[in-house]
Amino acid sequence: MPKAARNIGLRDVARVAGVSTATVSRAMNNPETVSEELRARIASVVDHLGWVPHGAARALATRRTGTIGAVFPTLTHGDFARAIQALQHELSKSGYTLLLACSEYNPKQEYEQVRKLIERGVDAIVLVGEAHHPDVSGLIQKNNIPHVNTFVYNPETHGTCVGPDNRKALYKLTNYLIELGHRSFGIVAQTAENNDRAQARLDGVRDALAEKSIAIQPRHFAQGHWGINEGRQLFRRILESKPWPTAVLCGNAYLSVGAVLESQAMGIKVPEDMSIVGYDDIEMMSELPVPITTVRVLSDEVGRRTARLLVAKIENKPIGLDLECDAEIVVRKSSGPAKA
Amino acid sequence: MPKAARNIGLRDVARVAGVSTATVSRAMNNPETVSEELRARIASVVDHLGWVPHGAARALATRRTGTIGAVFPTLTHGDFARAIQALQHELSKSGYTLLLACSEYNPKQEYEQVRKLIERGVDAIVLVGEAHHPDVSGLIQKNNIPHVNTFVYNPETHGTCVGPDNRKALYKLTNYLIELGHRSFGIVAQTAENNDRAQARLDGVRDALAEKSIAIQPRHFAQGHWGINEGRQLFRRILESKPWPTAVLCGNAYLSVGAVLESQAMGIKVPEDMSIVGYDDIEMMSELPVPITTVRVLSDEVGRRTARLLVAKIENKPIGLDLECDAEIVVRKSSGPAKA
DNA sequence: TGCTAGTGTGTAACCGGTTACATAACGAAA
DNA sequence: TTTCGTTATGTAACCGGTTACACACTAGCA
Repeated sequence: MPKAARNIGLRDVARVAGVSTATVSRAMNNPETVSEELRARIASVVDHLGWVPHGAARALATRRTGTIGAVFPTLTHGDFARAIQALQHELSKSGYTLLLACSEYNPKQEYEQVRKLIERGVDAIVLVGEAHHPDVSGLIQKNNIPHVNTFVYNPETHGTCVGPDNRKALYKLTNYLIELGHRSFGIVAQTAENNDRAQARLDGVRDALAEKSIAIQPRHFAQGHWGINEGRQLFRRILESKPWPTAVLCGNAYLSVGAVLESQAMGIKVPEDMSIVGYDDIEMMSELPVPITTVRVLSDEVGRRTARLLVAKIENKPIGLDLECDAEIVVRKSSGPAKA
Repeated sequence: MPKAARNIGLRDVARVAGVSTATVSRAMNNPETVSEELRARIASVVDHLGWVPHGAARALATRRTGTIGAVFPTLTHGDFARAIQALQHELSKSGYTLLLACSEYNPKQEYEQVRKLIERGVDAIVLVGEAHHPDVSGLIQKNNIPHVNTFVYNPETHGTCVGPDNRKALYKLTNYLIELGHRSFGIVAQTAENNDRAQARLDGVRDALAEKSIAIQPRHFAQGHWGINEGRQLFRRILESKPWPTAVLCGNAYLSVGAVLESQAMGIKVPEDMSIVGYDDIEMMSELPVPITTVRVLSDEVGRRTARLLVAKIENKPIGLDLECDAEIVVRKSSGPAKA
């Protein structure tokens, strides 16, 4: 077997074009510093030789890889998927590529993934939420890597997070239900373990209820994973014994879809007998026979702003950007006045 | 401002441990070639200094980055998301990280993304489907990069694709409906432009129908993007004039959900008056009041096998793996005998 | 005792770009 | 004409690992 031919490199381009390697490099990265004529000559040689710059070599020399690492809990949640897609799209506009990893809602795994990403030399890191493995922040700090926590907004940590204020959103949504006359609430929640966003939403509900001195019956509080089927089961568990709550708050889009489907299966009239509301807005929610009232967060906007914030941080530019994303209540048919 | 301290590198580790750089490198990558004693000493120094190997330097020297590039049409499709998650998970077991990009169903964009990934030095590439921009295969070939086309299986290109045989799957599904007595069919399809999988599914349907000399009325064929709402509209268009088909085949999970929801809104009895079937199996389909008959492809299995195939290719190992993924018909309530 | 084979370690030349610094060329100002 | 400033280009030393090859040492054998 003949020895594999050495790949063509910048030196070959330089040789063929009859210039130095520095000039070729400059022609590629700072075209304005190279004379028109050489630039054209070099471009044609590059084209002719089909030279593709070697990323690792460039990364070694510049100490920047042009990659951004992201660790998301899951990709199968439509909102994360949309945010990642927007993030990737926006980053690629600035020449960055996304290195993606999944924590599967496991802090230990998140830590490992972050570690790996740092080894890969990412220029910045994106995480979800503010609650992480205790060593994560040390690792990021020690390596001095810009990072952003997404899907949360916390005025106290301004500049490091992009997303909605989860607590505020559910505080508003709960008050909306209170104004409709509801006094007895059920909650179908995502487990708040390792999930500060889910926790913040619960806090929002509790704060709003506490202000009116409304308490939630323990049997009206169900917590679990997420998914449509999970939503059905948790909803059913809440309705095991009467009296039923007049309004059920779901901590997640899929849970609310499950709750509504189950309510239909049980023959409950929504919203006449019971109001059901969700969080997040996936297409499903507006297409069901009973469209679901929810809090709409534009996930792609979260992704886009995250990208811009990251790029600003990497390039040390000022952040001219609102980091708190809107969380707007979208009223649909699934909510209405409390049954008299 | 003091000049930034040089990062600690392998040379520092070597100096502190009192050995050569080669020995440190070997201790990390081929522990068995280094004496027990040195190995331990080096390990403790590495730990003490908190040294993290520099990925780009290693990549430059080994000519392998340990990254795999993937270009998917979208992430918001649940099946792609699941496959990507499984792919990532499986790859990380073998020490690889996923570089992710999105083509948004645009061949030009796919080509650009592939280009970028190659610049980043990915060790292998994953694409969806076999229909790509004309320059893509040249680019991949020229750079001699292992690649896999996913979500397709084609015996003629065995070894380069992992997924279900789309044509066969819909051929089977159509025959199932024919056996139920259906002779008049409607199709709600995803546009086949730039989407060979959608095309293959259509071919499967047509082949099955042709064998029984069944023709599809042009007005019973509707094609569009995908999504629940799109499904509703396409379905409604098919039913604009009577006589209606007795069975409607949908090219995609979301389209079928839309079709079923719209049929309910229109008061059509499914499956008594009409059968509706889909493709792919997202949670929604089994949770609707009328669960939808469909073809189940285990997307995570597609992702996992893709990962194994890639690793085998990169490391030049034999492929002990079935590359054709099952596409099993899951019969649910939305399909039944044709109305007499 | 001399020779060989085998093991463990060190030396230094890579990998393929970038960029600080030196140099050359040229026009303008003195 | 000399001198200075400006701009365009070249030279070569990096970046931080890996690894071919050389070398030293030990054990085994004739």
